[in-house]
Amino acid sequence: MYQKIKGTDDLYGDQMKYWYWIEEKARELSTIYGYGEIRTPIFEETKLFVRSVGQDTDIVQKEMYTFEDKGGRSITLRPEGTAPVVRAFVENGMLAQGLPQKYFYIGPMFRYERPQSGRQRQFHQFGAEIFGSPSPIADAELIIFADKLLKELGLVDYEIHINSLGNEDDRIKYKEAIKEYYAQHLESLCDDCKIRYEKNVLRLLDCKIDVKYAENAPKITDYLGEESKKHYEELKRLLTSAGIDYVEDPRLVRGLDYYSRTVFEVHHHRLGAMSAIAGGGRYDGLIKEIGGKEVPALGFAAGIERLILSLKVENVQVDEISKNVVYVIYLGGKEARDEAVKLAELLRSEGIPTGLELMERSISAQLKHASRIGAKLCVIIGEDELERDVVVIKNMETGEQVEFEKSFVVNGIKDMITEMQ
RNA sequence: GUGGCUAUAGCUCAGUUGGAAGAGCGCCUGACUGUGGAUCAGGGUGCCGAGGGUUCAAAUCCCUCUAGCCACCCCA
Repeated sequence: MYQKIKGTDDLYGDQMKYWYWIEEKARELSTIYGYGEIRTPIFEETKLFVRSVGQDTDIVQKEMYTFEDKGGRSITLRPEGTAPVVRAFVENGMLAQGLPQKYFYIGPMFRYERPQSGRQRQFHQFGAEIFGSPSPIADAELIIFADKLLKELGLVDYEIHINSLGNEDDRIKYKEAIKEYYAQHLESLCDDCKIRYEKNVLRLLDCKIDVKYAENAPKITDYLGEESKKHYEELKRLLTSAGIDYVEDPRLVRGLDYYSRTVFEVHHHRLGAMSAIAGGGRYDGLIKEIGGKEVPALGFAAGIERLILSLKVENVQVDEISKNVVYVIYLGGKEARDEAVKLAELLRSEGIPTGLELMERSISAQLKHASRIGAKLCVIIGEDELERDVVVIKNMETGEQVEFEKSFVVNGIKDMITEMQ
């Protein structure tokens, strides 16, 4: 028996309504906020991610799906959406279209990790990027958009964390301060933290073991230069004025290297270990890093699987996908069958989701099936009806049956559907 | 990459000290040759995750692998 690849999922049946719910809301809201869709390939040259996400990040160090193609090129299945969008922006000379530019994407991402609740090797993200604006009003609009999306989906039990990482100079000074502070505790740190001390000092801050040291550690916000500080203060003012609830989290650092100034993460309160449902920030240096002009930019991504987990844990009722509102049943000979095919087509051309019996079962079995798939109405065509030029319509909720003349069937069914809603 | 738990029917699961593969639900058929849901009767639908070992005998014990769940690292 073949098995799907570890950490991947087959999506079908009752699951799909959640995907439709999120994808439709996300597309709709993106359009309202002025984002255009962008679709990039799901794989890229490996170097793109190494360069943008950062050589020393966990994503590059251990989570990339990298392989060599037949031409000997190193290919990587995209672990995140921003780098490809930035690549497209630069490669296609999109800057020429003027600024700002806003794009959204929806699609699969890949990270080679051990699966657990809320974490898979193939997962899906909705993301949004803004190119061109250095202003905190762009940061504010982006966070407002993320919050709006979550609210539109029906979620309430989440918290928006924000922080500022300053510019590059600010971070260098801050890293020194952190290093100095942790140097005095070095011996008593956990093993992981000893590694972090050498490789990625910012990560020391969100260690779950050495929390006591992190609490008294220097705060990045005390090391921000004038410009970064003003930017951060203005962002907070804009968010407050827009009525967005947020929490300042001076220990929020994020796992990708390209962030500068604003970073944010949205956490759901009831998801278990993997509680981040969205995250993002400003990446003013990235476009230049990838070979473009110096264009400030920012963006965020939300994990669709985690949004679905959140919807379920909050018991949000999402729209059902309507299919098989009507089921066409026939019995007897060829004439009834021909009539059934014609009628099903007629109803479908009127936009009514209609199922047709394909198994040639007994009427009893057909009705049972219709009931099982949630049909609201059944059309019954037999010899009797053919002779009298009528069809029988059975209301599956009440069990009532009515007869319609053939010429009136479509309108009759439409009326009944309207009444039932 | 590390650790814990787990893998028997489509689903949820039982299966004793190693001794003839089971239940509930679902599904199919019929009672009702033209009426679903309720009831009754019948039907087991299975490579007991895969491979190897121990044994007269393995779903059961041992080893390896694969996958799932949960957690760590880290993230969506």
